[in-house]
Amino acid sequence: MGAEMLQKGAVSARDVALAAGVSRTAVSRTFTPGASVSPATRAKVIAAADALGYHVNNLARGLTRAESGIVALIVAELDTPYRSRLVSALTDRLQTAGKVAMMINTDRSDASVEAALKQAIGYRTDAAIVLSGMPDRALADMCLRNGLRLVLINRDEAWPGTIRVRLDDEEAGARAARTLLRVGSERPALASSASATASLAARAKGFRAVLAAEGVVPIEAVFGATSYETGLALGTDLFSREARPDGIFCVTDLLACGVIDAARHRFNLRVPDDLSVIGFDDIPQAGWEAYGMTTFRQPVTAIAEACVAWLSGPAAGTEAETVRLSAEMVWRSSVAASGR
Amino acid sequence: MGAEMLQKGAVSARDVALAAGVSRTAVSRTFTPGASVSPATRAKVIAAADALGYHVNNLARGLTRAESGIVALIVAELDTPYRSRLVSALTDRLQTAGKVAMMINTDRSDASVEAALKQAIGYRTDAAIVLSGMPDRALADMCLRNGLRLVLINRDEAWPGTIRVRLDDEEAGARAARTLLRVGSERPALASSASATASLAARAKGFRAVLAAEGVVPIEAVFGATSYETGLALGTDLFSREARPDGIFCVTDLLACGVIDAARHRFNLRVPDDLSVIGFDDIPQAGWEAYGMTTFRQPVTAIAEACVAWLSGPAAGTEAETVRLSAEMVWRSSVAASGR
DNA sequence: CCCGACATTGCACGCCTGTGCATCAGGTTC
DNA sequence: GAACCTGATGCACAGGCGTGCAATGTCGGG
Repeated sequence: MGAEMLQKGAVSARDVALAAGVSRTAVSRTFTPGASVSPATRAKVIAAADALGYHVNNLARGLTRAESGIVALIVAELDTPYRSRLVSALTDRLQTAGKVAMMINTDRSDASVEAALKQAIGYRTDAAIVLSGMPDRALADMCLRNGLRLVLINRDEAWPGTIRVRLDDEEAGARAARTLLRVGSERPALASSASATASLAARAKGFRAVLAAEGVVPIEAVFGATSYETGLALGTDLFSREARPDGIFCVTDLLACGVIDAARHRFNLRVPDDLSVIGFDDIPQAGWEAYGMTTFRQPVTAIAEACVAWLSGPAAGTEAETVRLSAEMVWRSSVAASGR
Repeated sequence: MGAEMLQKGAVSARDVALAAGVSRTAVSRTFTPGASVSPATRAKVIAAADALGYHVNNLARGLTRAESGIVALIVAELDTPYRSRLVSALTDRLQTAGKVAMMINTDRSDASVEAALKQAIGYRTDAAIVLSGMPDRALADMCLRNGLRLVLINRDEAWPGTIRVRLDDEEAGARAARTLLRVGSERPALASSASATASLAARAKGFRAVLAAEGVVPIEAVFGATSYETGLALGTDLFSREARPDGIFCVTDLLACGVIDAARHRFNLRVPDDLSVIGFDDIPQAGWEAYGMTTFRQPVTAIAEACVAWLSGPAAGTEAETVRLSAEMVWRSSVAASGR
C-alpha cells in the first residue's frame, strides 16, 4: 500500500534491513553463499527484499572482492557472420560460468584497441578477450599490472599472463591443397584478403607449401578487406585471367561466397563442374543451398569453452599458455565428389 | 626501474597520490572534468598516473554518481544477420555517447529475460535495451524502481518510464502487397514464421489488408522459427501446392533467402521471371548476387540513434514514449522490373 | 600596509558492500 | 549449577571514489 522509497536511486541493503527489522549485515549475509544466518532471519530478509525489489549491487561487491565478474569482449566488425557466432558463443559460455560480457567495439586500429583496453581497465574487468586488433607489449603490461587477464584469439604474440587460442590453420590450408589436387585441379588458386591476420597467413602458407612440394605454383589473388564484396572482386579478377583457375581455396567463407557468385553470375561457370571452391569458417551461409560450400568448421563453442575455462581457472603464473584447436572439414557440394 | 606495486590488485588513486606527493583528492580532481586543480599539480598527477598505469575505477565512481555508464543489451540469437547488425550499431552509438554496452543473452523464454534483467539491475545498469523477449509489467516496475530505464524494440506494450521503438511495419506490408499486384501477381502469397512478434504480425496484417481490399485472399504458409531453414520449408510447402504462388512477401529476409533457394534449387523456378519475392530487413545477404533481393531496409543506425538519444536525455517523467521510424524500400532484382 | 576576492588544497564523509571480531543467546555435558 | 561449545548477530572497518566545507595561500585594489 504505502509505497515509499520511490525517490531516484536504487534500493540498497539498508532499505531491506530497515524493512525486515534486522541489521544490514544480516542482509549481506543472506545474499552471500556460505555465510551464517538463521533460517528465520533469512526468511524475513528474503521477504523484504522481494517486496522492495532488491538486488545486490555488483559494483560495490566488486569493490571489495578481487573479481568484478565482468569480462570485456573487444571486437571489430561484429556484424559479420563468423564474428557474431563467436561472440554469441562467448557470451553464452561466460554467462553459464557466472560472468557477464561487456562489448567494446573497435575499428581495428591500434589506437581504438588501446582505448578499448583502457575502458576495460576502468571498469575493473576481470579479463579482456581480444578478437581483433592487437595490443602491443606495453599495453599488455599495463593490463597485467591492473590485474586484467588477456585472451588473444588468432594472434601470434605470446606474453606473460596471457593465453592464446589458435587453430591448426596451416594444416587446414594444406588439406585444402591436397583436396584440390585429388580432384584433379590443374590450375589451383588462392584467394585471400590483404588483411594481415596471423590465421589467414597461416592458411595461405599451408596451402602454398603442399603445392610447392608438388611443383605447382598457385594462381593468387590477394587484396581488399575480408568481405563478400572483396570475394566478388577476387573472383572476377581470377576468372578474367588467361589461365582460368579450376580450383580455389578462399581463406574465408565470406570471400568464397563472393567468388562463387562471381563464377556463377558473372562468368556463367558451374560449381563444382567447372570449378571447385573451398572456404573456411563454416558460416551459416556456407550451408545454404545457393552455396553448399565445402569448408572448414570453426569450433566456436570449443574456442569459447577454452577461453572461459582458462578465465575461471587459477591465475596461472607468468608463463604464456597456448591452446590449439583443430578445424574439422565439412563436405558439401562445391568440390567435385571424387575429392573426398 | 624499481617497479614496486606489483601485488595483485589494480593501482588506485592513493597509489598515484603517494607517487606524486599530493593528496588523493588532488588525483580525484585531476580526473574529474571541471574540478579545480592547479596546472602544476595536475601535471605531477598525470605524470605519476601514466607511470603507474592508473585508470579511474568506474565501479567505485558509479557508486557515488547516479549513473554507472553501463547499458545492458538483452538479446537472443545474436548470431543472426539482422540482430548482429543492430547490436553492432547500438554498441557503436553507445560508445560514442560515452557509455558502454553489457551483453546479456537470452533464449527468448520469459524466465531467461527475467534473469537477464535482474543481472542488469545487479550491475546498476543505467538502462536496458530489450531486443527480444518480453518483460512483463511487474518486471518492468522492478526495473523502474531500481532506476533502470527500459527501451523496448519492436514491442507493442507501453509502460511508464519506457520508450518503444517501432517501424511502420504495417505500411511496409501494405506496400509489398501493392507492389506484387502491380507486377501482375495473380496468386500472391505470404510466408511467415510462427514466432509471435509484434513487428512480424504487423507486416502480415498490412499485406493482408491491401489484398483484401482488392478481393484477393493470399496463399499463406506460416510455421517454424525465423530462420533460413524455415524459409526453405515454407518455400517447398508453397511450391508443392496446386495453385503455385507467383509472388511472395516474406516477413524476413532470412525466410526470403530460404524461399528463393527452394524455388531455384528444388523447383527450378526463375526469380523474378516465374516468381517475385520481397523480403524485409535488408540483411547483407539480400544484396548478394545470389539473391539480389528487393526488400525493406531496417534503419539500424536510426534505431540506435533514437535509443541512445533517449538514454542521454533527461529522465523523462512517467509517460511512455514511442519512436516510429520508417523502413525504406530497396529495389533489386527479385521483383519483375515493371513493379517499380 | 590592510582587506577582500579568489584559486587551490586537504580533511572528512558518504556511497554500498563483505568480513573479522566481539558479543550474546541457547543448549549440552559433566 | 557451572563450564563450555556453537551458531547467530551486530559493530566497525576497508575498498576507491566524488564532493562539501574549511583552511591556506596568493593577488589585486585601496
